[in-house]
Amino acid sequence: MPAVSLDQIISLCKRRGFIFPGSEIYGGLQGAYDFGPLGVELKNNLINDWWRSNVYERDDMEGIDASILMNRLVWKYSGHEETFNDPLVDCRNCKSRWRADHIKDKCPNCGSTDLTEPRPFNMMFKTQVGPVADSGSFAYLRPETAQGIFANFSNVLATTSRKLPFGIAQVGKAFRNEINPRNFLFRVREFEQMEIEFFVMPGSDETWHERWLEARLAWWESIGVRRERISIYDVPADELAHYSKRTYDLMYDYPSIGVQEIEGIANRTDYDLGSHSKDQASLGLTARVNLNEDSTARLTYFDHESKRHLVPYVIEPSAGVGRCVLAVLCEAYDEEQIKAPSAERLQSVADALSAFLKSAGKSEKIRPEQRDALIAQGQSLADALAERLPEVETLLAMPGADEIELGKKLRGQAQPILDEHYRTVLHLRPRLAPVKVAVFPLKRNHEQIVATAKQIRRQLQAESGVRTVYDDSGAIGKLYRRQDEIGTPYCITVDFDTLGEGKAPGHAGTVTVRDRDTMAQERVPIGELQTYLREKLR
RNA sequence: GCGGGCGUAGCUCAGUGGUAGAGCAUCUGCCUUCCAAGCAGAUGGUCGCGCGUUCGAAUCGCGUCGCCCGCUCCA
Repeated sequence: MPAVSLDQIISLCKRRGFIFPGSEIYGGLQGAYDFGPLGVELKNNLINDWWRSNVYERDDMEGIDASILMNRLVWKYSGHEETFNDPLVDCRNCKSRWRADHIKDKCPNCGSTDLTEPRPFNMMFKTQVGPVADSGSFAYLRPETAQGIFANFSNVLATTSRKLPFGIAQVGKAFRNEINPRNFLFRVREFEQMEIEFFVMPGSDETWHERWLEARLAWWESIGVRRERISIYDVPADELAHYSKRTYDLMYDYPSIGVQEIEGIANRTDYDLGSHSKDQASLGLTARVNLNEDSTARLTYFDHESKRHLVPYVIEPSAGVGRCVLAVLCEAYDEEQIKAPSAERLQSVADALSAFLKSAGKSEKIRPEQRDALIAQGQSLADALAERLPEVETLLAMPGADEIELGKKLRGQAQPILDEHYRTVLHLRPRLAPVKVAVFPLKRNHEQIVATAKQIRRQLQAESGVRTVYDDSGAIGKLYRRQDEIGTPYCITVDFDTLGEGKAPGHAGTVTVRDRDTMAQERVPIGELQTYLREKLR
């Protein structure tokens, strides 16, 4: 059973060290999250995969890493100073808040004209540069990494002798002062972008836009995000960003929060390179740019065929790393039944469930439509509790469910049975898994078994470079499940047979390798482990 | 930002004015143990934070921070 609520993912992330709320010891900071020991591995693996697939496996791409702080004029001419700046007004009567440019003198909600003066709200974070804090000494934290690429267009062109079409890729942090960060990694104030600016001949932009759409869809599929969970949103003209002629948003169907953007693929035309150029009138620009009196450069490309300088068009595939991590986790998440719970124990959950539903039916704290949805869901669950036990959590995650006091009791009844009869497993692609291999001793107080297991672990990590961990803090079944939960593809167990002390003398010098997805085991000679795993982990 | 709900041990929760609890997890021993429940012991919380009411506050009031839901906002 795949993830049905974001809470399941959030809980796993916190519990196992993928992602923590930022600054938690001081009560947290809204819209900031920290990646833990496993999270950083997963995130780095994703970024590396993106880089490999977009930079190394193509012939038309270079990479850069630009600074986060840039001259303020970058943001003046990119249009962000103007467009990332929304004047807001509050209605004193009904307490609603609106964008001043979206309403006329009257609150659309209650019709009141008792509005506050418009107050500017800038999405860009400001910081002071240098020791003197006067009005001219500030810079913005970049709201997108893209401008670092545009600003370096001529540098890259001059140092690499690239011909159109070619692209520049970059991964880095960006910052937006979101009014209301929400939904875990989905909307945060500090995030990482994986961006490509792909420069093409004007006129070929539409073809390249389509090609990139296909290329990006293929990448998402290659990291385990099923095609049928992604939809393409052709952004209507009135919703386009100020720099875009056309944009395809790739939308992923997240649990709890529904269909949301995971990547934007925009046709930015000649807007950015043109905006940052001097002598704009002579460049034959098609985009409407602001007059630039500060730039010292023409960001143009000399086309040898037509013998003229031109401003390339730009296709920009831009994905958020956090949203990507989240989507990959949601896709990989699974709860599987290992063995059937006894009728007696199921009955205790069934009783708690029916008490919960009775209480929900009488509750006046929740809205009728929420109550009806809860009861409908609960009843269908009650009819097939044996097969659908994990959905108790789903039920309790529904809007309004936490208003019902008996919910905690229901969870308390279901939890121990779930722990024992189900496993949580992340079916991550092996190359994305934070840990590739775990090594266990079958018995943790047998000196020789422990020593052999530790030796195997050391050797594998040192010689093959794959992330390998050792664990002996529990019975073997518990160790397997612990690794399942973080998506470790292979577990190696050293047992008595390995030492030649078991019932199968022929197995001396071999260990069992257990597959995460099938739970099947295979005996492999210790000396062949490295080759065996290299093959499997590819 | 508004409205509603929530915040007690790493996790799930009990505790409604009188000395902070349980189960699981973790750690240390013991056990020939391949798919989470063996045995014994131990660690761990100024009850989100602050102020107030009270002889006394996890419990009551106010404020604040964070999270969740719905609006709003936002790519």
